[in-house]
Amino acid sequence: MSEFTSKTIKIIKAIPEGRVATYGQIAGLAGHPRAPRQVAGMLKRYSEKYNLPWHRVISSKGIVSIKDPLAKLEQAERLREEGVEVSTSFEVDLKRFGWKVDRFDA
DNA sequence: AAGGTGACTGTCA
DNA sequence: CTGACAGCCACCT
Repeated sequence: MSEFTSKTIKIIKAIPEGRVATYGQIAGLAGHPRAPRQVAGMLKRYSEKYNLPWHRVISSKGIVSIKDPLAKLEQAERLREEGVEVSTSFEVDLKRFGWKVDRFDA
């Protein structure tokens, strides 16, 4: 597994409860600011294997942008359970619930 | 091994 | 505000 992959996994696991991070943000912290799509792809493939809090990752627009409608619902529900406000249109206020981190300390 | 793909993103109209 | 476009790049087939 590439360093990018392992780093990304660590970072995702480091997302605090009640907070959300964006794909681009994670990619950036992992050292590949231009690979948010890989982050997304990874969640899909490794979220279960590595027990990742995939539900805490959303798009930079602050909306849940997962393809699978069912998982989308689940994600919104999980977030609400952590205290994150998710609107009926799956919007999250990044100003308030965004994960603030300047750089990731591995 | 070569090519396709996506849970993205910033920019422009 | 919405929508279209084009980079982007690791992973899968």
